[in-house]
Amino acid sequence: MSYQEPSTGAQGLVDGTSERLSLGVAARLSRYLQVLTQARKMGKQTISSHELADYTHVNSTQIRRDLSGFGKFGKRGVGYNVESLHSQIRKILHTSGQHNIVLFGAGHLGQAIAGSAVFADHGFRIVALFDTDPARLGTRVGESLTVRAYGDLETVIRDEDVVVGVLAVPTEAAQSVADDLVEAGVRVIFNYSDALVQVPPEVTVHTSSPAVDLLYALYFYLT
Amino acid sequence: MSYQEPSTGAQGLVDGTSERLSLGVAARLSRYLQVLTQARKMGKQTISSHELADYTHVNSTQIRRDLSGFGKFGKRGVGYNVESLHSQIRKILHTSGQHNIVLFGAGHLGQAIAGSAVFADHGFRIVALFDTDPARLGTRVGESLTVRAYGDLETVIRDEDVVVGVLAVPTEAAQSVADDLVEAGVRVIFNYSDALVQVPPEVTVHTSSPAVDLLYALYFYLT
DNA sequence: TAGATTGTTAATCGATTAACAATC
DNA sequence: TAGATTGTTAATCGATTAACAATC
Repeated sequence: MSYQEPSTGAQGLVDGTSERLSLGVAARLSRYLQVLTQARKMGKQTISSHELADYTHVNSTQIRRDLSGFGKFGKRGVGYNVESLHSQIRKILHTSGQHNIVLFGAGHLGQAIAGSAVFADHGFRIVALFDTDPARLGTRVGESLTVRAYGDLETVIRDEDVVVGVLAVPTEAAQSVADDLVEAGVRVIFNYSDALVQVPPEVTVHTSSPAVDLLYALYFYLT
Repeated sequence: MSYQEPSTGAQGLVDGTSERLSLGVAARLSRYLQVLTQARKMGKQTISSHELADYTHVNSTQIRRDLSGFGKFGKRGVGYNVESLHSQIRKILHTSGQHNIVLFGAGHLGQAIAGSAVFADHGFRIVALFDTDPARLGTRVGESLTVRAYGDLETVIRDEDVVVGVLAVPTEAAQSVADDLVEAGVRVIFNYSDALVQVPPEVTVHTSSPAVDLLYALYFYLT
């Protein structure tokens, strides 16, 4: 695979900065990382490519191949050290740092997200939670969040250097919140509603569709 | 994305009906379907492969190629009819019918799921919502659900012909609920917790990892 | 018509797998 | 040592893409 090699062609500007990962590799590394994060919490010391394969549904040879492209992280006959593989992958994905995100919607979904460790586990810090419902303003949610007024949006995004906005709002509200986020300078939007959100080309929208995954899983059960 | 087929044993007979889709095709069709479902709700009549590409992040040529494998659904110069493409894909995915699912956990996440249209949109009917907390028993959730006692589990699964169990429980509880589901005969588990759930080979677990998707999206933003 | 968009081909790229030496 | 598991190669299969003719 080409991403393993330092580029041999004429353009090769391999000046210390690594090349961009292919989409598939980046996606798979993210999934390995998720498993490693949990394994670490469970106090697991080492993990084999076969165990990783069981949890991620990625072929074990593929996993070893992906990892060996970046170094010799494993120990033959033993497996990979959970702790060190975890930090290696974080380095590869450039996500060793903290990233600030803002969350919209303090309903059930918003509160579930705010209370979850998933984002924190991966270096995302929720710096603010917004809601348009005045009745919810000032309400305490999760460990350290208080519902804020929508009007503070631009200030928070600028002051806290926010790059990601998470939408946990009703479908009807998603587009308008997205517009405001784009306006305020956010470049990645994570959409938990099922709205089809439209944004300018420089902005990325990820729509999380649990039912789609389920549909897909079910196809293989039904056939 | 990349996903290993559950082991199928001796089944693979292509008995004149359609062949099994490849993993990639099934995954992509599911995503087209999600967009079409929304487009239909918005009253859109036709949709082009480029519009589908914008929303799904799948290459437009790929989309046309995927679809043309099953028939000539589009009209040159116009695009695809939303309504008819929607029903074609449902047919291809064998998900035109209704499927019964059970939901575990009546906390914020469980209530968010119960109140969402995502599952209903794709033909999944939540037939029961369980929780171990006695204080929540009998509580009304969403339109038509009442929190039931964990003890009713086996009866419900047998009587309602449930094939999918959805876990919206705390991480610590996930494995034990999964064990009970497997015991009761469920073959597809959808895990919203971040636990690493272990199941026998004939059972499929899908772990939904929003933060993983985000990590992945962010990689392309940061590089 | 003119512009748009599908359907399809051919070339390229990435994923998967078997196999196995190295080595813990 | 014996068993396990990584790292790696090579071959194959399937997915992806650019390009463009067909045609609405």
